[in-house]
Amino acid sequence: MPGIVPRGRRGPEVAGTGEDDSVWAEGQVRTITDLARLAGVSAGTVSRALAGNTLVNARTRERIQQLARSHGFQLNQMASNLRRQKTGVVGVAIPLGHDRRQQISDGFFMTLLGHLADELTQRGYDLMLRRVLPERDEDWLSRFSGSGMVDGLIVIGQSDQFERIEAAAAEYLPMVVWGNHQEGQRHCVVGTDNRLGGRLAAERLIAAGATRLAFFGDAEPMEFAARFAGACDVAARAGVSILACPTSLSVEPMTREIAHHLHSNAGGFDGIFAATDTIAVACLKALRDAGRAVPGHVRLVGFDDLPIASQTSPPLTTIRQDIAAGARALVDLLMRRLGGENTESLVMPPRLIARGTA
Amino acid sequence: MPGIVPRGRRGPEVAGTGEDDSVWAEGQVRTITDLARLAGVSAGTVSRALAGNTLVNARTRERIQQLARSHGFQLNQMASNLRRQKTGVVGVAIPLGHDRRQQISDGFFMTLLGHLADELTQRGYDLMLRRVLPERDEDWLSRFSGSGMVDGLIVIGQSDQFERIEAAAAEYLPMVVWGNHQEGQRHCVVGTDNRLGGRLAAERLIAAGATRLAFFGDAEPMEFAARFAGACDVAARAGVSILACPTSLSVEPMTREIAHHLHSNAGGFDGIFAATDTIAVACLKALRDAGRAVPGHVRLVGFDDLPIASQTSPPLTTIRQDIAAGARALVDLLMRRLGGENTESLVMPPRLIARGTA
DNA sequence: CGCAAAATTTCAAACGTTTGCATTTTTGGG
DNA sequence: CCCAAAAATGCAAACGTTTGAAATTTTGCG
Repeated sequence: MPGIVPRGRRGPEVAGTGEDDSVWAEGQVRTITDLARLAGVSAGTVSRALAGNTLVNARTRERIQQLARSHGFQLNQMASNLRRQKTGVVGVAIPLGHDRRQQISDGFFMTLLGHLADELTQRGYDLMLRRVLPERDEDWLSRFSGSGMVDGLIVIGQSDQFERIEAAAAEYLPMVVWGNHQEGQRHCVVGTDNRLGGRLAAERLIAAGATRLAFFGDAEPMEFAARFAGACDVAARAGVSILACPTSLSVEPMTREIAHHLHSNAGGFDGIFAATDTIAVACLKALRDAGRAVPGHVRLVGFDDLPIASQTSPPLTTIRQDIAAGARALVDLLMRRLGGENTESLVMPPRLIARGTA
Repeated sequence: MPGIVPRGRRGPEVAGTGEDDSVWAEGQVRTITDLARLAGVSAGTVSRALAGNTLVNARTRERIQQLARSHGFQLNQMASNLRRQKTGVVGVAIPLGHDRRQQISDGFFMTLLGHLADELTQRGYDLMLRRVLPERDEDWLSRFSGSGMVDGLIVIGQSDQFERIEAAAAEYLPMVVWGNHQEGQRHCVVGTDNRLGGRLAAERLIAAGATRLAFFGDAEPMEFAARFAGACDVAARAGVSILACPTSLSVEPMTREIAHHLHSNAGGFDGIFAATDTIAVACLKALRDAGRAVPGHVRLVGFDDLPIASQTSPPLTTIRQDIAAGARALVDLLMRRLGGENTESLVMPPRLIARGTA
C-alpha cells in the first residue's frame, strides 16, 4: 500500500542492536524517547527541554529543540494531556431542543461561534464542537464535561434544558452558558437583557405609529420568551394589542408560516417585532411580495443586528446584541472559572439600531 | 470554596481500609478501578463490560453497566484514546490566508461547518475546530495532524496554502480538503466545478442582455480565480468585455469597495457576476441605493445559493453549490481514508438557479 | 585542592485505559 | 463423578508524557 504511512505502532521490541532504530519505525522520531536516544540524554530532560524549562542547561535545551525541529518531532498531546490532567480544549455544546435543523446555521449562532473560535485560539485553547439532541441523549451534559476531553464547557443557548444545566452547574464549575438570565439562577450565563430588548423594540414600533403589534417567532426558548414578554410590557402600558405569531427558524417552514400569518391576519397588525433578524428579513420579503409598504403600512423591528440587517432595503431597524463582546465575555469568564473562581453572570444591554423599517 | 468540586486527583493511596474509599475521593467513583472494586471484579473485566464485550458474562456485564450508570461513571477518554491510539475526533482546519476576518462567519463556511458537524456526529466523531493563520505558523498542518489529538483532518478552503497542503498529502493520508480541483493535484479535494460555475453565470448574464460584464470579488483564492476564469472564457467567446473589480469579504470594506466600483465605473458594465452571494446581496443594495434598476439596468448573478439568496427582492439569481452534499462527501471520503483507502477527488457540478436578478 | 552549594541530569512512578495471555471457573458428555 | 472444552475472569504490560526526588556533575570560594 504505497503512500500510506500509518503512525506505526512498533512491534515487540527486541533487544536493540545499538543506536539503530528497529525496522518497524524506519528512522522516524516518534516519541520523546526516540529523541532522547538521539540526543544522548534521558526522556525527562527532553520533556523539560521542549517545554522550555530552565532546569535544563540552556545549551542542551537549544540543541534538543533544534533536533526536534529538524526531525519534525511532534509531541503526542494525548499522552501529555493524560499525564497533566488537562487538555487545552474547550467544549462548545449546542443543544438542539426544539428547532433541530438550521439553528446552527442561523446567522447568530455562527457569528458567535466564529468569535468564540477567535478568542479561544488567542488564548491557546482549541475548540471542540458538539451538537446535542437532548431528547435522544439525556446525559449529554455530564457526558461532555466528564469525558476528560475538555477542560471546560461553553453551552450556546439554553434551549429547553434550563433545569439540566442548573443541575450540572451545581457540581461542575468550568461551564459558562450563552442565554437568558433568570432571577436566582445558578449557572453562569452571558447574554443580552432580552426583556429590555423586547421593550425597546415595542417602544420603537409604537413611536413609529404602530397601534396593533405582532410578535413573530417561537416563544418557547427562554430568550425569545423574554423578548416577547418585554414587548408585552410596553404594549400593555401603552394600551395596544400584541399578537403572537409562532414562527420557526428553519427557512422553509419560516416562509410558509410568515405567509400564513400575513394572510390570515391581514389587518390584524401594523407593527411587527421579529424575534430574530433572520425572521425579520423573511418578513420584509413577504410584506413586499404582498404589496404592503414598510414602514408605510407596517413597521418592522428585528433582533441581533446581523450583517444582513444593513443589507436589506430599506435597511432593518433592529435591536443589537454585541456578539463579539459576548464571545469575549464567555471566554473570559470560563478562564476565570478554570482558575477556580466562581464568577457572576453577565447581562449586557441591548441597543436600538434605528434604520429604515421603523 | 463552597460549590467547587475539582475532579480531585486523589492523594497517595494508603493501604485501603477495606471497601471504604479513601478520604480524598469522597465516595466518587472516578476510575474504572474504583468501579471494579465496587463490583468486586478486576479492572479488565469492567473495561470489557462497559465496552459491551461478550467475553464477559451477560449477567456480570449488565450488573456493571448498571453500577456505572447509577454512580454517574464517565470513562476517561484521554486515557482510552492514548491506549487505543485513536481519538474519535476529526479536526477541521480553516486556514485564513488573505481575508483574515469574516471568512469564518461568511455564510458559506458556516453552513458547511454546520453540515459537517451533523455528518460527523452521526458517525460518532467529534469535531475539533481550529482557525489557523498560516503566516504566523508555518507548520500549522503537520502540527495539527501530528498532535495525536485527531484521527483525521478536514481542511476548509485552500486559501494560499496549496503547496503546503500538497506536501502534507504526500505523507498524511487521512485528510480531505474543500476547495478547487487542479489538474494532477495530489490531495483529495471536494468542491464545485468553479470554472463551469463561472461560465454558467456569464452565460446567464449575457442571455439576459448584458454586453459589458464585471466580476466582483477577490480573484486571489483559487476557487474565486476559477470562477473568474470561467466567466472570462464565456466573455471572450461572446466577444464581450469583463472588468475585474476586487472586493473583499469583510462587511465594511466590501460595502466601501462596491460603492467605489459602482461610482467610478458608472457606465462600464451592465452585468455583474459576484464571487459570492454575500457580495451579490451587497451589490444589490448598493445598486438600489444608486438608483440603478436590477435587472433592468444591471443584471446580477451570485454564487453559493445561501439562504439569503431567496430572501432579497428581487430574489437573487445565483449559481448553486450543494453544500450539504459537499459535507457528506467530505466526511465520507475521510472515513474511507481512515480505513486505509486512497480516495479520488470529487468535483460536483454547479447549477444555475434562475430567480429575479438576471 | 577540598568541599559545600548550585546546577544539571537521571530515575521511576504516575495518568486511566485496553488487551494478549494465563488462570480459574463452569459446562456437559461420557 | 471425571475430565476436556468452553466460558469467564484476572494479570500485567503497554500507550507516551510529566515531574518529584534522587543522583550526578559543575561551580565557586576559602
